[in-house]
Amino acid sequence: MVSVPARRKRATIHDVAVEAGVSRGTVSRVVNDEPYVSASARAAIEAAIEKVGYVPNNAARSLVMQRSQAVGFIVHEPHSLFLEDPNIGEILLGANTALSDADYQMVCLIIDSERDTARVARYLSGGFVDGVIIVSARQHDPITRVVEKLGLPTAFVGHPPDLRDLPFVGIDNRRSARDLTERLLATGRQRVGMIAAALDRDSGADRLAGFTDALGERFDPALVASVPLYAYAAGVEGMRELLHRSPDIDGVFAASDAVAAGALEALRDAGRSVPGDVGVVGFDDSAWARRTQPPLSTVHQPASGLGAGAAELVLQQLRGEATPVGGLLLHTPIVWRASA
Amino acid sequence: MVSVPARRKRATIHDVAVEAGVSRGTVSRVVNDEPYVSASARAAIEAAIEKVGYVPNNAARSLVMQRSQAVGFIVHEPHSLFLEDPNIGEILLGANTALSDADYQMVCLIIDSERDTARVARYLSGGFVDGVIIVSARQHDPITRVVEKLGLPTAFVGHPPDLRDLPFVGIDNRRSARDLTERLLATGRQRVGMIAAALDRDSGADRLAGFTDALGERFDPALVASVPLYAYAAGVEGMRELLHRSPDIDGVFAASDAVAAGALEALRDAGRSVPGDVGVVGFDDSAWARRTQPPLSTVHQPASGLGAGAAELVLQQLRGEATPVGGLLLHTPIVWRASA
DNA sequence: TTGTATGCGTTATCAA
DNA sequence: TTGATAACGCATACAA
Repeated sequence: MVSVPARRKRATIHDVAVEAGVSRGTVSRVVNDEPYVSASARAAIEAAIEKVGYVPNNAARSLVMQRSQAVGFIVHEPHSLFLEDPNIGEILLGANTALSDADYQMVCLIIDSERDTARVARYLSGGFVDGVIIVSARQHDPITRVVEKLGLPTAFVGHPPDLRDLPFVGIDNRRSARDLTERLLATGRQRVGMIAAALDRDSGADRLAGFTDALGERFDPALVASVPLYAYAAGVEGMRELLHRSPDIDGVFAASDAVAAGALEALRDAGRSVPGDVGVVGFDDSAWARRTQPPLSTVHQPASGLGAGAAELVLQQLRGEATPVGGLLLHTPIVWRASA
Repeated sequence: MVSVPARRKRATIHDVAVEAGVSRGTVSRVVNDEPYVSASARAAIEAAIEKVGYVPNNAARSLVMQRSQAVGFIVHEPHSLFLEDPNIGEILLGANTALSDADYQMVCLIIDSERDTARVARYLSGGFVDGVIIVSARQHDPITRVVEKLGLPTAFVGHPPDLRDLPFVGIDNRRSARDLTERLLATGRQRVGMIAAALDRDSGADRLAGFTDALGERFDPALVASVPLYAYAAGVEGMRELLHRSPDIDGVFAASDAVAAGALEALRDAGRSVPGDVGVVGFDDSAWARRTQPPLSTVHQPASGLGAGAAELVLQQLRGEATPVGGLLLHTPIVWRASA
């Protein structure tokens, strides 16, 4: 038993016009809620629209209007993002809400291969979107180059590493890390280390810089373990290494909550109590932070604010307004819980 | 210091044609890799394309071709999905890979409000996509009705509750739940309960049905706690209730891994050991399953296979092939770990 | 092998 | 208030 889908051909403005006995122009005015159309004409046209089942053709509309009323949201490295980054969902939702309020359709495009890169580049170039939001851009990114050459209104979430003068919204990782570390030091810890992660990324490097800022003279490179990813497993490993190198460690700044959760496991395995023997702090205030035992002290990422801010930056350009060069830095409050 | 983006107007085929000294038709042939174009003309045109910076206009192309080479991926209830459902990311990636291989652009659309619903419906109606994948459809969903009326090639991930004869790909929740429960019973547990979740959804109701199937005569309604969501916090609460009602409980089927993780916490708080005092099993084989202590016995969801399967169903229709009525049920192996 | 002409479904500019 | 008519940028059948 099989079924072949019925693809009836779609009614056009022309069909509505003949059905209602008016011209195409008048139908168009009704469809777009424009003034200067008589009540009788409007009624007839609305009935005709209903009768023939007319729905406007966006392709035709955007061809003549030269805009699509859509904004792209590009997600790179989906593996690490979707499966690790606890914030991507909220960033998406924040951006969607802001765009939706301005009556723009957000279309999310995933780049997961070379082929995707090329296809998405074509998609963006082809006029299917009026602007674009890019998360986690990499250096020398082809997509970044495309939107730049096209002059497409763009906003980045996080610094685009090689393009400082494009609009972006982010947080001050360095400053946040410094403040958090200082807070940890203020609890009286003597040997404070860090599990640094993703040092090839801006955020990772900045968090380490903030940590060293806070420690100043007391900074000891032996107390820094570096792991490749913001991941739970990486946190386990990093903490083990730290414990091995400096058994007297009594404080740890983990580069993310996921990393901190892993560190907690390693500490538990090693028989250390938290926060008794060791104080632990994370970063992100993601779902992890409230689920660990004890819950994590951390710094809050305004994830949905990042999405909304990026959307706003794009909308500004779409409205033809000037946008501040450089970036928008959002506030990141410290959330102090029981892990330190 | 502000910057106003430079929006240079885009070159068209016409511009390329005059630059290369040929006709528009020939340029079009080159752009689309068609035969019957001389090497000299091709060379001149390619040079001209480069020089004027031509990129094809998708809106115009899809207007004349009557297709966009794009497939929509609709995400409903993003709050519970993105923030709770550990599978959505993999489903997305699986679908994207399959569509990408067929040279289709996947565009992911989020529905987070009434307004979104209307806008997405317009977007789909307007010819911006040739087909659509829908996850977690709800009863009497406006979007479902729209694609149905449009005759747009569609596939659902999970049953569309009220439309059994539309193509979908899913898993057999009932059978999987039954098999898992039987496996749990086989370990010798005497008082086996369930934390049922999301009973208003197909998956939730089916998992409960499978549980009762397995218990048969031994089913005791007092051993079933119902919670609204597939969430960690719900698991904590559900387990507490179960312990309160039946302190002699020695086995629990939690409706999802997140729920099971919550249950584990409640059991720990109550001083019960797992799997010593109580055997616990989950559902999904999500990231939770490997992170809990002890790791969860559970049933594996072929998440990326679900996405790929749905994409394939849409592609079949796009190719004009007949599609099997009803659904595609994927295999769900049991993964036995240490929690039971 | 190449050029020309027509149409895809809209919006927008005029006259009427 | 309405109706013609010209774009919008491209693909394509047909003519050359």
